[in-house]
Amino acid sequence: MPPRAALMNLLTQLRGLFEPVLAPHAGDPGKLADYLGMIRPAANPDHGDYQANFAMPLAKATGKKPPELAKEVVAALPANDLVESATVAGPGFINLKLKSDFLAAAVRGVATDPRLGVPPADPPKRYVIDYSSPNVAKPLHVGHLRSTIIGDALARVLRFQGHTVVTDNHLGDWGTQFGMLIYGYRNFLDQAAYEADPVRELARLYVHVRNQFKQGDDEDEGPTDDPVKKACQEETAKLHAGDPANLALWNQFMPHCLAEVQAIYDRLGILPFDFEHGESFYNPMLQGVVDDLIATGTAAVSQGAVVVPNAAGKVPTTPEELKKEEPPAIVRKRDGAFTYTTSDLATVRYRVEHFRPDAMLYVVDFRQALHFKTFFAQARRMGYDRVELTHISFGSVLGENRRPFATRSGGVPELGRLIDEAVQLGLAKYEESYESRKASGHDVPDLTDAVKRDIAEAVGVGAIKYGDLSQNRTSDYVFSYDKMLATEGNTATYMQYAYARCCAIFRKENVDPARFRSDPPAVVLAEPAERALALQLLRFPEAVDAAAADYLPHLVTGYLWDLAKSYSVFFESCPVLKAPSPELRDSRLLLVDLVARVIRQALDLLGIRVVERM
RNA sequence: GCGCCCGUAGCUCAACUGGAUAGAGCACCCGCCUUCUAAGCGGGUGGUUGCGGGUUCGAGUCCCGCCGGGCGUACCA
Repeated sequence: MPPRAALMNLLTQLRGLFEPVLAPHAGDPGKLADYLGMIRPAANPDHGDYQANFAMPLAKATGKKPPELAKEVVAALPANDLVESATVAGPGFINLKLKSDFLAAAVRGVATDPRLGVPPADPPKRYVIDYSSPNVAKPLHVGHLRSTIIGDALARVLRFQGHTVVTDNHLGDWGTQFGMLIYGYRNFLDQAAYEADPVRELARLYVHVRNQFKQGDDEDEGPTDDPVKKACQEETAKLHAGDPANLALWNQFMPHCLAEVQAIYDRLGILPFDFEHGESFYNPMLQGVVDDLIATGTAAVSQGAVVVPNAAGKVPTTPEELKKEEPPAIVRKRDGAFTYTTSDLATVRYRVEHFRPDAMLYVVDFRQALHFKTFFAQARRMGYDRVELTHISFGSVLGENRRPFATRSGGVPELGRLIDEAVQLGLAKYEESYESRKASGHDVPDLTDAVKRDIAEAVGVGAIKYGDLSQNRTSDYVFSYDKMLATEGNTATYMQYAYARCCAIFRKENVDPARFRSDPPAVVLAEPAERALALQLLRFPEAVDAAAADYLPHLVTGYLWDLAKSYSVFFESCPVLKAPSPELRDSRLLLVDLVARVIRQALDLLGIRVVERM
């Protein structure tokens, strides 16, 4: 058994060390937690490994001088085997350097831990995550990318922490798009093509019908003078009214539509959803939701529609109010149809009853912020006020021209094509790199075409996902193959390459890594690069915690970048197989194995594959 | 009109939510392959954090006002 301490993250341990010393100064426990929170990784490595910034505010609260208080606290720290030095600097910063022996022992402990030092969540919570949510009647496009991969990454991170996560894909399976498919099927079907490849033919029909719409018109509901669009809306209305023929077609189409979406999910490495309860699933419940809202007096009739109040609890009616106030949310339109607010309210009720979650996360782009604000407020009014409701908002994917990403012809790029392109470029990169490395006499593995294609797939798909996940999700980002497929910098390729270099060491002399996990040798941290790498390895739990706490996957990529850089430095300066002594060789092999495991695990949290050779 | 978000190096982005001298990558310049993959490593140039006030020991971060941009503003989702 590794020492218990090794399974806690470094920050937690440091805070634990300061807690008893700080408690008498801090006053109430809430403040204490704030002050402990001011212990953090050093911003500048010259200042040590960690730094504590609580002395300034604490001194202010107690009327002391910050440096003196800092010195007092340092002097009162209990004896421990963790901190090498704690020095007071500047206006009262405490710079902390950890003992190398401690780091070495901790790394050795982590080596035996399948969780790589990440403590199980305590207590574990139940999450429902709603993401991807495509219209299944048409091909996935770039607009679905972020929700899908951010949601998938969050599900992976929270599950890895030990939480229970229910993933639910709120499919758009009941909208106008199905009227379009039905209309297309009735009027433009190529029967032979449909029998041969129904998915492809349905996709063709969708595009074909879409192209019949007048220029500039969209698929939205609402009055139209476009005859084709009108016909599609009528087919949709018949479907919703329960028309047997249309319903039969819908049932016939659905498996094919789902298969098409699933093919993309498979390629992107998206975990299977626990549920795919789409609009059609909630449709029967909508009337009941509205009835209840009316019965309880929460809903009001306004301008012929049934509405619920805005987040401020008001239903603006006069022109002045309408100008200033946020609008109410419509739960039943004048024409009797329900809206996505109705559906979302039904969904909350269903999920609370069936899953009993502590939190529900909606991974949806930022433009729907107002909808979620209004809808969450209403859900709380309905008594769902003990469940965390969070809109995991994200920015737009832009083209190189900083406008919403589009194809040259102006259309919305299909996801499948984007992946194809990235994979093809990934393959070209590989060939290029292979040639240049070979020309310089490097020991590049010769690979079969099948293996190369596999590498290209991992690199290409990884590039798209990492390129996205490495951005702060709240900001827009520019979709650029050049940037995401770069071999330098904070990219998937760099991480995958670092992983492959780890594998190469073990492969070279056919070393079995099992021993480093079950019966780890002593770890020696003599070189600066070894120490820095060990510290980085031990920070993995911090990164996972931080990413989960604010639902920010880019904190995992930031960590990976630091780790992989540390490894590259180590790789350059510390021979492993030809280490100066057998002890050092063993120690370094352990480090390399652990680096490989952490990189693989961290990439897995992002849903990105590794390959053994590149 | 009102509301939300954004503005950081030539470009693309960080900055652990108020901490020390604002960091990376690309691009540009210089250097490193008879030792495990050079898709690598080291060094250098580059900043009035849109502008102006304020809050305080300390502001890219918080507050106010401008300028510029994106998005949203009841019957699409």
